[in-house]
Amino acid sequence: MVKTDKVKGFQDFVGDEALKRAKIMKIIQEQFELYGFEPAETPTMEFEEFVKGDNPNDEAVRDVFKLEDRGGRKLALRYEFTFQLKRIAKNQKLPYKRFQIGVVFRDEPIREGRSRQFIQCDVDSVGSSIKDEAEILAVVDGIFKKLGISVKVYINNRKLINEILVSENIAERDREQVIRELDKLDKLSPKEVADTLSGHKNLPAGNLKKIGAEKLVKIFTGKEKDFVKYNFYKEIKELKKYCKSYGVSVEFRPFLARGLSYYNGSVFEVWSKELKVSLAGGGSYLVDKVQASGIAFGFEPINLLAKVDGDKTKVQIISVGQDKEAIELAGKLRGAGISTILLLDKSIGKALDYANSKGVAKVIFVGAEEVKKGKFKVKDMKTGKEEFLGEDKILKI
RNA sequence: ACGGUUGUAGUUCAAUGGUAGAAUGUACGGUUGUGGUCCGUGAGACGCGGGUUCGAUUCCCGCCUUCCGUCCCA
Repeated sequence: MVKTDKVKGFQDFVGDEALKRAKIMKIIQEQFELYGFEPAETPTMEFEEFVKGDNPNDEAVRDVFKLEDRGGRKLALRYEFTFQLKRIAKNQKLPYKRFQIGVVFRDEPIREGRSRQFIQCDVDSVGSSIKDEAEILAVVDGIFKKLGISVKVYINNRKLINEILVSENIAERDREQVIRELDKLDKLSPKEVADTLSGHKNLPAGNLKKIGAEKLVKIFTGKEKDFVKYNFYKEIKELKKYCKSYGVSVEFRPFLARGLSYYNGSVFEVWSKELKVSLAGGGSYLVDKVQASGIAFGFEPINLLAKVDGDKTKVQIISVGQDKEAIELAGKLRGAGISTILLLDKSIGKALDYANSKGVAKVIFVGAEEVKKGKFKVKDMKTGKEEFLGEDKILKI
């Protein structure tokens, strides 16, 4: 027997589950298009070097899924979409607003809501300003609203963080690690973070004494009004102002950093109020020296939280020995945009059973009686009611 | 990646050192113009490889897979 096992961390989706997923993807895609973002498709496989990017020392690079082809080329599966923007954003009229929904791969440990192949949704604007960032937050906030997921949108700014670190005399080579630790304030207590920071093994300059660490943590967990004195708070102010115009409520979270080192301005994170996890994250960064901003969200946690049902087929036609007429009627319904299942070979009992299992709302009988009358018997599968309807009425089902 | 854990029909579960039962789903029939009820019949499984044994689905080892932790996370 041929082995049909799944590879670790890969899954099949069928039936109702697949319908729900397709529906969610449709909602997301339509929302992106409403805001004028255009779709893009890129290869799932790239050269390993390209996938790893400019920061090959980044710890996360070890999660890249590696492959080799017959020509001995070192390849890897994409683990996100942003790095491919470098290629596709060339020669595009700015701002280049694109979205992408597709599978990405990470060779990492799996756990609930996390596999090695998963769908990610990315929306980016290349050639952007803070005003565009507000629009990106609006498009994403709208998606969560449409999916019935209640979220909290947090914002911060990397320039502001940096300004504070400079004013606190944190050596440049220590800043990245310090930022990474501060980012953990969403899960750890201020004391835990301060303890980790003082005497951290990854701080080359090592000048962060206990007092300094505690002071730093205190600053970053402070009230918003205490940040007004910093120059780059103005960017927070502007982003908030435009978010308000777009009708998006955001909250300033000074220690929010997002792990990625390439962010150079605003950073954002969307939190699930229900699960207390990050659902989406993004910020502003450079694509070949052009300012860009974007946000990405994983499909799987959203699928867990979304309160939507997949679209069922609306109508099922049963041919009772009148295949030609049944096919014609199905053609008309489909032409009118009504999704239709056509069953030519099943007995009526089996066909109704089939309609039940597929959740079809209405069943239309096409038999000798109907053909003679020029009207078709339409059965409502919920109520069991039947009535004869002409074609014009049927097309308005 | 590490530590533990799991693996029997599509799915959920049994039993057993002498090659396996059910429920549900599925196919067909009772019911070639009426379903979500019932009845009957059929198909359908011991993750893979090695070892111990007269004989292994059962015991042992390795791999794979499952789930839970830890590390890491763009």
